Amino acid sequence: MCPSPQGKPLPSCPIPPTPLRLSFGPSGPLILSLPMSQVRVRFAPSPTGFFHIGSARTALFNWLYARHTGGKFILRIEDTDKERNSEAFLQVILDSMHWLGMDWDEGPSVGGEYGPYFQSQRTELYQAKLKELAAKGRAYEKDGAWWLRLEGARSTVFDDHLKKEIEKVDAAPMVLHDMVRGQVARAEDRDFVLFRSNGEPVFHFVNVVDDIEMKITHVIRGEDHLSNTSKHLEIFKAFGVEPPKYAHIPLILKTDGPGKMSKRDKGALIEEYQQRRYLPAAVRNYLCLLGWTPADGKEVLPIDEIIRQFEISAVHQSNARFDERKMSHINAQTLRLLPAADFATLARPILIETKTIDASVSETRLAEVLGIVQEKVISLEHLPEFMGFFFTADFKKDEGAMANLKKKGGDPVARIRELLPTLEAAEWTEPALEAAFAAVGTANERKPTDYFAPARFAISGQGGGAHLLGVLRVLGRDTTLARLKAFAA
RNA sequence: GCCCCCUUCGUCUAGCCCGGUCCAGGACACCUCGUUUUCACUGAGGUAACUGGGGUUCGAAUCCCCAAGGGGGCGCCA
Repeated sequence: MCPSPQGKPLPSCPIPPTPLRLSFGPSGPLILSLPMSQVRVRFAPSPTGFFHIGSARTALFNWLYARHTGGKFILRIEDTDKERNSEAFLQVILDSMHWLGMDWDEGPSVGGEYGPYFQSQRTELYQAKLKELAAKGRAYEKDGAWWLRLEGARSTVFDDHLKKEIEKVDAAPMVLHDMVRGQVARAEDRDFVLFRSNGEPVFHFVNVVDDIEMKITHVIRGEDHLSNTSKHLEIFKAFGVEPPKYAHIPLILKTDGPGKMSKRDKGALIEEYQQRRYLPAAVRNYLCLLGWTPADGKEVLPIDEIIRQFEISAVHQSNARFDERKMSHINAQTLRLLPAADFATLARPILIETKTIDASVSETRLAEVLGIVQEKVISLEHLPEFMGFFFTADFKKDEGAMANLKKKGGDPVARIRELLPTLEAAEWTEPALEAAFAAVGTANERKPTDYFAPARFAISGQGGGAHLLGVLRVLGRDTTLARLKAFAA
């Protein structure tokens, strides 16, 4: 069955069925896919800048589609513009893709039977393909460059936008059956350049040639390419080759202000989230939600589940604004769902790097602290300040919290003095400590909670944090009492 | 200027294809109250949207037309 898109024309079923997966017991799974339906998608970045969040999302949708259908995900580097490319820029892309957990089946460092996967190494192919078009009369030389010859009646007109005389061609519209937009028709009206006069091929040409040569079946790319697609379809037509299926996905817009996210916008670069200790799974999860909604309506979900549910037909048609607060929320949720051992593995190096702990802190001790902290902390970035007081007496004191204490509870020092004797006599378990607070409250005709905030501030310098009784238990009797005494002194 | 795409709470969206179940549901943010205590956890509640105008229809967020707004493209950049 065709997955049914909402409110979109569906000219023909553009989505190949998911390959049949049949298990045959211990001899191993056997995947039967229909011969014609092996999906081949590609992400084709140009290493001319940084790894932009929009590029990451495009890569992700391609990757998800490949994984969902059991197809191949190909990474192809479009480095035809020598002026603007560099090794370092390429590395940024590869690193960010690895960080986000996207692996490729063919491409740099893994190879593949349709390589090389760098366009700068495929120039002979492009020359040969150009000759092919020239031989067919569909490409011609002018001003030292090679142009695609459109088919249709020609006329010379003055173009207001370009402010010059141009030759227009009355070519038939190219009709695209886009998987997310339905039928889109657009006519090219001018011949366009295939090869520059400096001998280098242009994007439109190499993109199509490589998609043909690499047997790409589906092109999933940003909507900013939608208008270019008529050029690409003209080139496919000139070669006499059936074009792949296209899916033009919506763009990611700036959080506020006009236009799409650009390299210079805050939060536009994947490496920023890496530096800020975001969980890659959370960033990836959020990116999936920009332009697509899982059928079950859940927002925080594991990648296996996203792969299972991902459908191109469910991709949105309208652009979405980037909202870091929502991503931050997903990050916090994801952090909370992490198994304790994984949380510790992530936390330890950060805590060592920030000198919150040193290497001598045992796994057991760290696990104890992290155990009460994980459910409350909202990001790994904030972890050091959140739990630093467990490992040093020289912790930072939050002045705002102190001011708030005085405003709400009166005299915090007096409260600690009232609390101290009972606490010293108490057994150091959570129920016993809770009982101690209750007893002090009753004795002084106060609510037990009047003592919580002063106690927390005295031992941590903070106004909030992990569950207080847990903090007392983990911090230990001696340290806790010493800090309370110091505070009351 | 020409061409293409889009239009539901401040934001991300569900619903739209197959009109009534929607005085439009969820999430983020915000506000209120609660909670073993400021902010970040958690619980309960709240504010908040079908861009506008015409049709079609007993009935339209849902179908049609127009307009407006937003986005993108129009390079010997990718």
